Amino acid sequence: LVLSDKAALADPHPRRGQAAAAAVASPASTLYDVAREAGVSTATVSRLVHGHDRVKASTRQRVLDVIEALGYVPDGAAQSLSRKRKQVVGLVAVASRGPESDIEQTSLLFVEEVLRGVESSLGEIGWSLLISFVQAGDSASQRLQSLSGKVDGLLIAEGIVSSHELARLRARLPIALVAGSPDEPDVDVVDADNRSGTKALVCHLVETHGYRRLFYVAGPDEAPDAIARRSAFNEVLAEHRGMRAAGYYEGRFSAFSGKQAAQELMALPDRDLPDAIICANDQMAIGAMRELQAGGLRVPADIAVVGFDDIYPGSLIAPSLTTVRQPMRQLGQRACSRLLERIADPGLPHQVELLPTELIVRESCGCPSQTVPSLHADAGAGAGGRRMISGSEVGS
Amino acid sequence: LVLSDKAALADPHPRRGQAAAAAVASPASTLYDVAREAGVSTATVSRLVHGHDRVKASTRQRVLDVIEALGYVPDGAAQSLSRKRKQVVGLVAVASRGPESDIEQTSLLFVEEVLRGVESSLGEIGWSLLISFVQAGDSASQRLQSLSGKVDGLLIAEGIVSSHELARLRARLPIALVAGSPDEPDVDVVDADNRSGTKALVCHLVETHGYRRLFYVAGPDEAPDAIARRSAFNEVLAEHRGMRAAGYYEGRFSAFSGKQAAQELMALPDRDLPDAIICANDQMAIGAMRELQAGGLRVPADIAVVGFDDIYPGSLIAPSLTTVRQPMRQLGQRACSRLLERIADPGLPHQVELLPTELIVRESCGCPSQTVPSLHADAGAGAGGRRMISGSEVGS
DNA sequence: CTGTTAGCGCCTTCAA
DNA sequence: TTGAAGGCGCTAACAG
Repeated sequence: LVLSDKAALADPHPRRGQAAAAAVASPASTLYDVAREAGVSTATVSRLVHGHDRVKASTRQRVLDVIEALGYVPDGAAQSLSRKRKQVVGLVAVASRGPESDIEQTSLLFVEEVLRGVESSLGEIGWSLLISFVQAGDSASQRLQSLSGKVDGLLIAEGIVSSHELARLRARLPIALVAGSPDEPDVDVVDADNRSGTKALVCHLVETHGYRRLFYVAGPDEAPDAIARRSAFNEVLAEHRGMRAAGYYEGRFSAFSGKQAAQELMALPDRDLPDAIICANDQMAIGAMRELQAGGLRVPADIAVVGFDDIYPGSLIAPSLTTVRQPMRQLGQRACSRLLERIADPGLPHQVELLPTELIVRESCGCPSQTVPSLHADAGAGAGGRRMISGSEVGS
Repeated sequence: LVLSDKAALADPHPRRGQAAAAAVASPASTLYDVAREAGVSTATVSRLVHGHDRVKASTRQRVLDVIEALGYVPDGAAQSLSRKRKQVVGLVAVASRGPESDIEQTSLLFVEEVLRGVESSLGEIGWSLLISFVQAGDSASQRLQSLSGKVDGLLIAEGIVSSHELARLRARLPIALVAGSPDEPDVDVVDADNRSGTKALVCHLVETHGYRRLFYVAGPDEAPDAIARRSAFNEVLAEHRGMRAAGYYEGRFSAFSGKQAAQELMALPDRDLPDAIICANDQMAIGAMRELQAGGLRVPADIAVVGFDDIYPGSLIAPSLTTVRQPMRQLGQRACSRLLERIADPGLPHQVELLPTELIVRESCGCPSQTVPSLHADAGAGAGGRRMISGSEVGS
């Protein structure tokens, strides 16, 4: 196949004259270039590019050759404009919840996993993912607006966007919340069943181990899951006669917070320690555990510590961390498909969907250590630990 | 401000007639809508939206009000098409290097950090990040092509794209490699200085600890950094008279690989153990260390183990892991600004830029344990450990 | 089966 | 300071 010099050819399409004249460093070729070289109309090329069948075989091959030779790839912006669909969804996630967690790479795992889930769902249908990290503080209204102009729908993680801002966005495009507040009106929400998870965990401490004095290290108030977990904790307490919390500490989901909580605890007058510390996430549990150990306490002999999330380091430390796993990847996938459904049909009723969590019993709660933790390639609870699914539900 | 009913108005712009007629569920408003409501031309609105000064104050306010009332946000696709610039860059990263690492959430940290670096650089100038994960195996040619039509430039991480594919892409748009092969022609490459890092680490083992029998657990051959690290290891050996490797194992950067390496080692006839195991990344080091311990060996007393990357769990396990840190976030930032420079001026000469790494000395190499590891909010080496910067360089 | 032709929504000279 | 109008590259009727 011999291609004529683009710039030297008479341009049959007047609108292309300018571009052809400016042919330096071969600007990416367009549909017109292909059509011209192949001697067909742009419509034909367009059809071919999209695998349309009704094309004569001879024509087809010729056009395909030209496309290959020119290295033609359709321009996404033009496609979006023409189709009135960008085939892109945006994901808004937390950059960090405060200065201290800046250096705690682990906090990123939640978002990272959700991200993977979303991307894989999107990839299957040829859509793309635009991502934007927002500081827990700023309103970031600017960036969100501009983002909203580049996507067909928005996934928002961990309630990082204010209700007010959410309302504005909702008016422009479909939105789904991942681990966001289930109370937010007029948006879809997909979340882990924090309540069941927490209850399973706390019940284990109370019923299996007989712990009575429970100290709770909560997450920040802005985080919807922090709230859900805390209130579930209180529920369990209320359900067991005569039990009350040994105390609360409000952390920021960082290991540093956990450390502070532990310090505060150990500074109590007569070191009147609780039986167990329940942390709203693993990060804090790890921070607390290390601090307790540094202070000479034995975990779980002197005091038990448990977390939530089941992050990887939790299975590595000694004692290994008892926790609750949430299906992060799946959260991303479910939220994504919900969003896609809504993009396809904006009239759909809004839903809140809770995915089941799983109690991961390891050593830090006081249970005997398991058989040698495996690093096998099987899916599941990762390094050792008993697994128990807690309930899920789909509601209104 | 009172807005007239869009659908009921006579439409002054003939091309909009159709859309106005179909006015159900208020389709997002356009520049025309704003212009019409404000009684000005679209040019004026466009200028205003972009903060253009030369606009009469009275007009300005009126238009701004309409924009607010209509909730107008410019359509990204149309902007891109018109400006011939999408203000989006793509990031291509590994989904996983094989089935086993699927469940090892930690492997994600490298990409995750790079991602953050890139996104923050981009955010500052109002650009967006499109991300795509690719399986280590597939060519993913399809997805890459389509991606390339949606962005102004591409960042490719960890040499996940073949040289061949790279050549095709390079012809269409600017490309920068993050932790890619420094030998790749005609692309910018930003990488950690794996060579200096490895050498600093191995020299520490040899010179400080006097270890002579070193076993190396390498990463997969497709990974450029795995190659760089392994050859740096060999260099050090060559530089010390009479030293030779006690053996090699080629892993896949997963903890499971590390475990297998350790098993193989322990299965040797007379358990003729090396003095130290150098792993090409922390994941494998952790896997190996746990397996050795499970086999009754003491680390580092019986055998030292070191890694590379400085992932979070490495500072948590016992003994804490001696390793080399690479500035992942910075890698992302540097690669990003390089790419942006090239997008602005495609004529720029290509460069390879190596960022300095840092030796993090902890316990697993045999050094005495540090003072109580801190969880303080300071930047730097994280939980405990001495820090030493190894060289950097900018070449070709 | 293939070509023609309006737009998609915005930006950007060029005039006024 | 403002308006008019021609693209940007592609898609999708609608004809032929």
